[in-house]
Amino acid sequence: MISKTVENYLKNIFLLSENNKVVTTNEISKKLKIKASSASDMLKKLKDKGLLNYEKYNGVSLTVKGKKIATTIVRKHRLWETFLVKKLNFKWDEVHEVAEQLEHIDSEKLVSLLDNYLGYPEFDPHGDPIPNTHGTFPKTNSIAINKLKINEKGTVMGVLQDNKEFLMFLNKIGLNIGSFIQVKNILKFDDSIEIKINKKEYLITLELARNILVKKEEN
Amino acid sequence: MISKTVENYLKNIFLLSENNKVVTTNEISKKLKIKASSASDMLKKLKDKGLLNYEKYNGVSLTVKGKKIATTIVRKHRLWETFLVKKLNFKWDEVHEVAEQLEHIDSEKLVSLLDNYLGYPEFDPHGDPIPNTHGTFPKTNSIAINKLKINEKGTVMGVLQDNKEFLMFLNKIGLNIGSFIQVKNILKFDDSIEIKINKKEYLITLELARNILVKKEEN
DNA sequence: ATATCAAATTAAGAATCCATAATAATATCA
DNA sequence: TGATATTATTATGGATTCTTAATTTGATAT
Repeated sequence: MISKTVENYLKNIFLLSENNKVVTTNEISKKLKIKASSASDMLKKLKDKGLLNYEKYNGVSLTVKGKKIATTIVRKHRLWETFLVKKLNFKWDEVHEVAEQLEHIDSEKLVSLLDNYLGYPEFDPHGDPIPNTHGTFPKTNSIAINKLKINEKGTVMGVLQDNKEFLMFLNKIGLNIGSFIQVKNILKFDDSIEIKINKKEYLITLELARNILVKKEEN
Repeated sequence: MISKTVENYLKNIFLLSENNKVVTTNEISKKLKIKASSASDMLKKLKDKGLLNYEKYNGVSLTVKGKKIATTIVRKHRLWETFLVKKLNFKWDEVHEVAEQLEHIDSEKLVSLLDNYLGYPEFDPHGDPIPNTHGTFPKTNSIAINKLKINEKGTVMGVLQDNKEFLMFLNKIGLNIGSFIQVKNILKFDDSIEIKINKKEYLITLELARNILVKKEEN
């Protein structure tokens, strides 16, 4: 039986490794809010279990086996978030902590009945894609706001972060899934970006922009 | 923060202490499927935390504080079982293991929204009463089958056990919530009981009978 | 009352996962 | 390139919760 702790390591390594890039011990320890030494310790064990590729000082990447487990945790997390928002009327920026717990419930039957109950959703309330039983993610053509050029427009499709502060800020400036936005300016000074939402303009940091996905308007 | 393990000790001590009777170390270790020595160890710690009354060799009972925690776990367990059966279409004898996990999810908001979503049910799919937010159980006038005299009749209101084998046996003999039963005979030889369900007669053990609740037919 | 048996407790230690502190490897930059 | 900063690793140990084995307590029956 695989522990909740191991599941969390795998899930977070998966989330940190966009484009299959190698993930460092430090990144992991920050994400999991533990010391790097603890992470180092665990990485060795996970390697021994065949869950990740790891050579000392060179960071890690998931094996097929590790990625499979990580994907099911992500799937469960996002299905539960969808349930919490769609069925129980949680707000989208309130669900993360609870889903962090629910994602570790171990029952294939539960997950598949839940998926069915929700109508096999492809995206969670944050716009993040939900992998299916086989671990396959739905296709998207979204890009992060910081990839847009000045004057380009798009529709907000999702976010890459579950962080509460982040989500509350988006709420505050009226930026939701489906919002229509336009990049008005990009400040070289600090890489921040001016965007227009509902006729109002806001300045957001690169860090924020990197975490908001839009479907670019073709024209 | 209170651990899942502690929650399980408290819940099971609560379930073992009908009529506030004292619970023994052995009973606890059997219920939790651990060695008596482990239980003994833990009981000392729970006493120190003010969760139960415990004098060596004299068994335990929950303090008010311990009972409060136990009740919220029972509440969560039964609400989740109700959800699984009513919303996700689990069978009533399939929900126990999953509910054992779900009961430890820590979020008051989740529990109260779930309760609301289910329409504030008073009984779970096994007929067990669900305590409200304040820990109060709904009133019932049910009694166990072994308390009935020969020829007395009743309607099955619930069971006192979540054990899978037990529930599957009940299913097999067609005994469900709402079934109408009559005690035909009580064998002094081994305390077993002959009951009639749907025109058929079955012999059940005292142990079984003790765990099936009926509302006695007044006549 | 004492022998005997069952129940409960204690002591020692294993597994898991975290931390602190010391050390080693790698990266950076003048 | 060599000094220094950053990042990663190892060694050691603590908390939690379990086990086994030895011991103590309590209950029962003659």
